[in-house]
Amino acid sequence: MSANANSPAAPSAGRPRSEEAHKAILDATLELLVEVGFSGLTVEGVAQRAGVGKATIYRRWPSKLPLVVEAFSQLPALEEIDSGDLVEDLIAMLRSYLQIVNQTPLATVLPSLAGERAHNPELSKLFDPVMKERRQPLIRALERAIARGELAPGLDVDLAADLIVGPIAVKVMNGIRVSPRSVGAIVELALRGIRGTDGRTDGARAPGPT
Amino acid sequence: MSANANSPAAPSAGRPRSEEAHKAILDATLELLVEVGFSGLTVEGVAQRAGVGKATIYRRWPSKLPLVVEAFSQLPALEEIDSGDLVEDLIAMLRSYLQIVNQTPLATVLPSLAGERAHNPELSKLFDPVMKERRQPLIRALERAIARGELAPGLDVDLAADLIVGPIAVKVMNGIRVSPRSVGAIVELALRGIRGTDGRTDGARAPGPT
Amino acid sequence: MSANANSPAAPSAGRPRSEEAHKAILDATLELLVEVGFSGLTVEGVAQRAGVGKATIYRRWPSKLPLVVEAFSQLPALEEIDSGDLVEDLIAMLRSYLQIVNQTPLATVLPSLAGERAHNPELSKLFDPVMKERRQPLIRALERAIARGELAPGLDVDLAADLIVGPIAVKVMNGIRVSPRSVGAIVELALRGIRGTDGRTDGARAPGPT
Amino acid sequence: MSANANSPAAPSAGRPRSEEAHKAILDATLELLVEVGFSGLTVEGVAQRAGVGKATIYRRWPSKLPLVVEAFSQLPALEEIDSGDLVEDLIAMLRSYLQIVNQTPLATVLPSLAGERAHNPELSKLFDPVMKERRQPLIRALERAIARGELAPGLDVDLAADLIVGPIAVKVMNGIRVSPRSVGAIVELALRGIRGTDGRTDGARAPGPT
DNA sequence: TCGTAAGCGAGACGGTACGTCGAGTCTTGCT
DNA sequence: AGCAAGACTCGACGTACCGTCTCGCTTACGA
Repeated sequence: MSANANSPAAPSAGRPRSEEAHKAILDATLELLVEVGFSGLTVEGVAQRAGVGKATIYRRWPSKLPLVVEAFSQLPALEEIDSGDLVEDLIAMLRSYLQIVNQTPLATVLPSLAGERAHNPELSKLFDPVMKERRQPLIRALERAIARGELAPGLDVDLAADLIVGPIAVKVMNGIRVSPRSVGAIVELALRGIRGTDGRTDGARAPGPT
Repeated sequence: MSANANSPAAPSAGRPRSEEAHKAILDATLELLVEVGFSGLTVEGVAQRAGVGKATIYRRWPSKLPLVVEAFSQLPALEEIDSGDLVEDLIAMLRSYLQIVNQTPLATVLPSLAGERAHNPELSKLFDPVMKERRQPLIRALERAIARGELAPGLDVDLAADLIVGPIAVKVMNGIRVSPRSVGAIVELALRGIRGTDGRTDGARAPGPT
Repeated sequence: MSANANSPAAPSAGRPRSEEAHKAILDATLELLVEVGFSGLTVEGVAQRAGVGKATIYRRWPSKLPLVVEAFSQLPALEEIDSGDLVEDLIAMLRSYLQIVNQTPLATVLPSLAGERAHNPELSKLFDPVMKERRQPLIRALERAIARGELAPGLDVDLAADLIVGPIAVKVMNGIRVSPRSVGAIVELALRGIRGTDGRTDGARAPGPT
Repeated sequence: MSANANSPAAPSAGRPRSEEAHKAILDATLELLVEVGFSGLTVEGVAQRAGVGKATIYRRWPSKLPLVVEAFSQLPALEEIDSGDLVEDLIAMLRSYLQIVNQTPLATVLPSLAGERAHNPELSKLFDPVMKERRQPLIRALERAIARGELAPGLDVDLAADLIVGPIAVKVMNGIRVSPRSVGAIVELALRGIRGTDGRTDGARAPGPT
């Protein structure tokens, strides 16, 4: 087939799928996630709220999980910020992110999906890339810092990201509201650990593999 | 005193509840959590597996959530270890804990329950104390270190605990298996952040509380 | 065995069964039959109403059917009346009986039990003798009339009884209230049929048996 | 008129209800009535036998009673017979009817429904018209006889019908098989009562209303 | 007089059916 | 074709009773 991947363009017969319906469904999904939570969410409810037939939903998503994943992936992620200074970047990114977390179903949906992952390989396949993508701004900020010499070249950026994000994630998961103002202390602590002693980057002794 | 404060309750009429059934239910619940996950768990399935009537379950737990919480809280938590050295304590505790995590439904159940918390205040009431209790060994290890002078007296132990546990939790939630051998690096990094700049215990310059 | 079949009297050890409980159970059964009907009657409900444990009921009756049969058989039946005149006997008996029917759950219970009979041989064994006994006053009144020469000697009394009782039974079953005043007409018609053509007792031309 | 009065209703959106399922449900209901009786009949069993979901049953009938009524009302009733002679009509009708009674769950179901009537007004509303309709052939035969002069014009046809049907009904209810050959005697007796003395129609002195 | 066997109210036990709800599929007529 | 609507089969929900089984107790008999 000559068809380009970007424009499958299936000129297709019949009536084209309604973009309107698509959006209405995703919106309704997010609304309901906020209102009734993940386990209380029903496809029937989504269809009703979106003013759409159930079949229209199943035509697009094979089950409610991918639907929720797609709705979820519409939520704002970490905002890419590049001020030239790592600490500033991190603090700004996490502050704006926390505001989002505190206002959207993110904190609710994420653990549910994570819990489902283990027993649902298909979900895992959809969900993992989304999660990976979401932390990229953080990863890139760390990589810029390495490039600038602020951090040691051999640094395990993934571990570093976890060290920064971990405390916040744990608190959020446990239902402890995290004030945006407290990110300063967290970032400071995490960076101190990452940087190694007294600010000298000491990649050689950086933590080993996963 | 003839009436003991601990069991003032009615010695109660009627047949007493069966301890045997109670245990069978919790065991079946854990087994099924491993096999089908939280959302795939049905009360009907638990009853069948436990060889018990559904009513016997509902007589004890109002819904599947508190049931899962109780089953969950039976899982081993952090083992209390006191070697006299903080690093050794932490590494030993986390290593043994990770082995448990990798062998039980812990990693599956926890996020599901956490996700439900937000929309279910009753669950929250049951679940939060359980979670709090579970990290106590970690908290106590930190407090012992403070008492020994290994850590600064003004340290925010909760934040410190999150810094240690966070990276592991994040990885587990994302389905990344964490090898027990990698805890050394994590603890090292976290402690470096907690201790202050150069590994010297220097509470005076330790970060302030949240 | 010396033991008499009628009073095996099991001298019995242990506490004797409570007559009080027995009566309370039967009373509660009748009350509930009136209130919720046969199919709505539950043993649990009877136990509660009677202030009795379920086991106390099952110790006496193997299931709710025999219980209902016994409660039912406590209801007043046809009153034995012997005025010396057949018509008078029948009218008086049926009138008093209809008053009972209109005031007790008889009209409700009887069809339910009858319906159960077909698929429940045990019930049948208990119920049939009760039903047979209940029509005896009617049968005896007819037999007295034969003895007096009022009716033909060869008369099929069972059929005759059905002819008299039938119309009333059918109306009651269909929920049509039968006024005691209308029994005169029914008896008159039935007897006219039974007696033969012209009201003269003429057994010779009476219809043969089934 | 474009909109027919009989089906003015919405041609309705959505998938229409399946006639196939409807029939399968009614058939299964009758089968099970024969096998396990009315009180042994469960909606679950009907659904299974009919190869249908329970919801499909509850979508059509609010409970098992109306379902049974509808199934019941499908059973053959009295066959309309008009030979020009009352006795012949009655005998033929009752004979054919008895054959049906002896071969279908009629004798079982009817008393159960009748017993339920008293405590269930909704059932009563459904059931009474059905019962009324079922005796119409008998009523009409009597009315034809009146028109022909065979019976007195003032005759209470309802009472007459009860007089004919009553004895049979009572026997059937009591589990006594009624042979089709015995209807001759019953009809003869009943008619003799109805006709009044020696065959002369004597409407003037016919029994009064209920 | 005292033990012991049975009865007692209470209520938990393993089950089965209830009537409801949602999942995911299928079938209408309309666009 | 896609669409909204809504019926379809299936299976879990949480409840109510079934008939059985402990409990701790009361009651009356017979040793």
